[in-house]
Amino acid sequence: MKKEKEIFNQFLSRKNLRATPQRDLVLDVFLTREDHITAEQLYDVVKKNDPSIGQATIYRFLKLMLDAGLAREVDFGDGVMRYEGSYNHPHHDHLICRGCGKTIEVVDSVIEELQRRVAESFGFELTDHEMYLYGLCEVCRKK
Amino acid sequence: MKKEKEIFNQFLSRKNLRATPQRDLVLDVFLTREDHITAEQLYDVVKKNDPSIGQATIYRFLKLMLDAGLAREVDFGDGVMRYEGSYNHPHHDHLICRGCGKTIEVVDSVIEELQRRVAESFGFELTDHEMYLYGLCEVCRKK
DNA sequence: TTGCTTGCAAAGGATTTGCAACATG
DNA sequence: CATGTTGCAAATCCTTTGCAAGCAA
Repeated sequence: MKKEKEIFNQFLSRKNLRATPQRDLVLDVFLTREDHITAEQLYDVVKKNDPSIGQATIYRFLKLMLDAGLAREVDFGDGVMRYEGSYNHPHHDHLICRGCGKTIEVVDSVIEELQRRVAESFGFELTDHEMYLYGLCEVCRKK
Repeated sequence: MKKEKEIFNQFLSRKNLRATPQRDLVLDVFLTREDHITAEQLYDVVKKNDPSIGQATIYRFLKLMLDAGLAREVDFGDGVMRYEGSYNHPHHDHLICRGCGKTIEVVDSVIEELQRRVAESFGFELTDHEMYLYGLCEVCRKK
């Protein structure tokens, strides 16, 4: 069994929550995705396996995943929240093409260090950050 | 007259739009604010001067300001959009306290340069970016 | 059995839009 | 006067929540 499923089930029992076929199914679908996904996209895929599932179950599941530390929110500012798995998937930022929407995960340790320093220079202790780089990818630049 | 008002009026006539007392009033109020403001906050202040004004007018005004290049959107991820004047107010990022919500404008030219390089290393031409640094300010850290 | 879960539909909060009356250029 | 503009309320969009019925432990 996938490690994420173990962790999720441990999380459930630790919190006195229940393992249900719906949660199991949604988690399975969620884990097949490599990149971020919206609640609606997740719902659409899950529905193919279980047409009786409700959207609310998806939203509630995603909250649990955040709570369990197995997912992260990604906000591209288009009014829809996206979710990405965080198990074995360390922090990173996103590079997004304004032309086609393609996204690339990026990390730059120097930037991260400088962010901490900037925060400290104002007396802040940095807890986290969000950084979205928008641009035009190679393909879209030529259009 | 404030330079922003000139620019805004030029923008209106160039687009065949009309100068109205409502737009004038909302702009006046907007310009008194130094930092970012939500549509609702702007609405509340404007209402004190003209109780008959509608929320829609505020939202429509803000769109015009973006269009005119006189305002920018700031998204702290709490579900409400904020707006800040952009005339004589160059690009910057935000440092936000998770404790009290205080925000500080920051810029770091080295980070900016590295962002461009990261994008380029993936074949992207960087057009813009968003960076939000979250942390605990000096005061909140002691609580 | 107890209490968490589910699907449904209604409710929420922020923002947008249709419309008829009104004002600007 | 032709077109924009306004306030209002209704409509949207995404997400959350109340509830009665259904399950897991």
